[in-house]
Amino acid sequence: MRQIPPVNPEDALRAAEESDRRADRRIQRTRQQLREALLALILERGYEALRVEDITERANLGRATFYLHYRDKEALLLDSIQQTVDELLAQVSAFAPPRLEAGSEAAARWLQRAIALVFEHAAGSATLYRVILRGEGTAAISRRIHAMICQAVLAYLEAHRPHQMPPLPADVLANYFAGALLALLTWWLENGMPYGAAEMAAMFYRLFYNGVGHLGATEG
Amino acid sequence: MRQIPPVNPEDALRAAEESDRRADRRIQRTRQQLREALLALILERGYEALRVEDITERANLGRATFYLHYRDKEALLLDSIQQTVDELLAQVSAFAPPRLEAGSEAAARWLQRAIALVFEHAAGSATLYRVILRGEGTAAISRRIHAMICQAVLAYLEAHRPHQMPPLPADVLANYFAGALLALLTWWLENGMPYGAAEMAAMFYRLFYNGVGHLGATEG
DNA sequence: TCCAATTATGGACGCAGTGTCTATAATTAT
DNA sequence: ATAATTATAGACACTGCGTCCATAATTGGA
Repeated sequence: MRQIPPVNPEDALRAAEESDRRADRRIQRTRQQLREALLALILERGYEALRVEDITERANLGRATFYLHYRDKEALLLDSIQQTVDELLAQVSAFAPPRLEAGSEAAARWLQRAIALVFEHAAGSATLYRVILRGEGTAAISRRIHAMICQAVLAYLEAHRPHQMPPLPADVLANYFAGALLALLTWWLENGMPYGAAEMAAMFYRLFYNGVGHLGATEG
Repeated sequence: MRQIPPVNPEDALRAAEESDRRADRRIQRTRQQLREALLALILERGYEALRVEDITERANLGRATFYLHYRDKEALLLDSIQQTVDELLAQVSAFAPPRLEAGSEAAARWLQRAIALVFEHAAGSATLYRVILRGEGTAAISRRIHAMICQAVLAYLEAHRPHQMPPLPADVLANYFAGALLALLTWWLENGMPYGAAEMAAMFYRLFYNGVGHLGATEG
């Protein structure tokens, strides 16, 4: 075998699929089948209950083949997730924040659009998002997503509010934001997405910006 | 043996410790030791890595003894958690909300105090809370906590705002609240509780009620 | 087209940890 | 003091993991 499975579970999210670009077709087929089988089975029986053999069976592969590509169940899950996360990150970072006056209406619209992007992308990969947000597999996964969002918020604050924000530590703000967003996202996906992505983004934005005490106000 | 371990993992949280009140002292000692050993070891090595034998070893008990009381690792964890959750629920529900005008200053102070209760209680059982909030063990646990908070919010809304809340479904509001609160709680515990419980409650309340756009305003 | 390289396969292996059972010892409540 | 209950150690079968091997099948490149 040419491809060594990710060694360190901590940065497996980044490591996988590196030298894969020009790889043998069999490799791509095999991994694709494994990823699909995993997601399907997780939604059917849950992650914990799955054996490696269940996955390879569903994927029509020999059990030994699995270990040519992944160290264990978790590595496969991380690989599946990484693809989706990379997708989203590309979309969001392509949507770079313009230099806008903090609190301006334009900034508000931009932020709202960025949040809508997240909801839209989640809708597109609903299965995987549900797996992630449910915390199936290592809980470390959803924690990492949470941390990623926190970091994005902190970067945003750094860029757009170089002055103070006296009554509130940035960490508190970032975690508040990330927790609330992920909770809404989870609820939305688990309940059949009863509203549009833009609607959800608008509701979240209003709650976050105006608070529950000023629900009538629409301005940003 | 006289005591049958919880059968259904779904309602094990409620089932355990029912006929325990007049039980043999050995039973109480044994379970206590098992619970303590579990929590200590989770913080040392993490939940997943623990074998039943590790736990009984730390507790100075025979491995077979474990199965006289719990079906498996998870049942023991659920038992430990249930005790703490019951404690908190008792405290909070004893702190029943008075009939206050929605949006009044008194109502604001009450709500803030109720939230502070949660933070205080978490500080008192920090070890267990960290285990819960990290999602160690079944992720179902933290999901259940989240659901409990949602339900509390919905009940509060039912009681205090029988009229409308037009631009926002109650589910959305409840999940937003629960997600944000748990995120702050988690951050607080994982970072050495750098602020007082009352401070955290105040910050959370301000964010939730006034939003990030009105950070200067202190009134509720 | 054919060849060397790579990957897929099925089966067997040792290993670790689980949950059960038994006979026996220790502790408990009354 | 005694009958009942619980704790214990050890053995047991069982499941699932991760590795290895020889062999078959597929691939990309010359």
